Amino acid sequence: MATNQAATGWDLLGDPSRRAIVARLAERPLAVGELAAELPISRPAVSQHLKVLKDAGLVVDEPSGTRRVYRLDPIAMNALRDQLETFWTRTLSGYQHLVEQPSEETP
Amino acid sequence: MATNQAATGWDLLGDPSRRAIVARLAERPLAVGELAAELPISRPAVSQHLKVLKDAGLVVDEPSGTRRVYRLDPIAMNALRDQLETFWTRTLSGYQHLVEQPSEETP
DNA sequence: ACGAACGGTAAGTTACGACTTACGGGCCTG
DNA sequence: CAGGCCCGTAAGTCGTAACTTACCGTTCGT
Repeated sequence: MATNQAATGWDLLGDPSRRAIVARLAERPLAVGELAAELPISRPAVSQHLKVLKDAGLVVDEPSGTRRVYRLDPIAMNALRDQLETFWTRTLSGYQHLVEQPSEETP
Repeated sequence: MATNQAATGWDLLGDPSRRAIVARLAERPLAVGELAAELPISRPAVSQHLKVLKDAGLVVDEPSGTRRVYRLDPIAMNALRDQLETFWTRTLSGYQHLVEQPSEETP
């Protein structure tokens, strides 16, 4: 189980710092220190966020000398997107029939 | 400003109880007590969540006798959906070019 | 008009996540 | 091999969101 989906996706992206990290990694792979340099939080904080994302399978890391380069996992990203999309499709399909009806009861 | 977007959408739907409320309201308009009956939280808790959703403009309330019926606002829902979608389009467009490239290092 | 149903709000508690500092362990370079 | 980056983890602090109980106003029924 590479993608341990203990967190509900909303929890993963609910944190602004985590969204910022994902956004940075979307542009290009980065090392922990590089990420921390671009963000208003300390390096250990970045490490902790990366751990969460890694446990969720959203990112993969690869040692490069003394550094550790993180990059997004496209498959996991799409999976997460689908997961959140499911909520919307379910919800919107639910209230679709309510939008149609103005205020008419047709028994 | 009906739709005060102080919360980032992620904050709004980040809470499971709030998502449950939205899901219920998507099926049909409900009163506070009815919502509380279907959820594992107390009625005041539901009221507080509804206040958050109302401040965000996601729901509208209408007094009906001694009760108060809440329903989703379609426009605000679509707006919120677009807001979250923006994150994805920006992110995915960002890492699109990374997916294409195999593993090319150009020092 | 009295009482009960219904719901909003205040006050207070609690759990948890995000962040910090401190420390220790690999991995290159001189 | 000694020293310096780079990073992960432990330990601890702190803020805050999500609850609860308690109370009060409003509305309908009899």
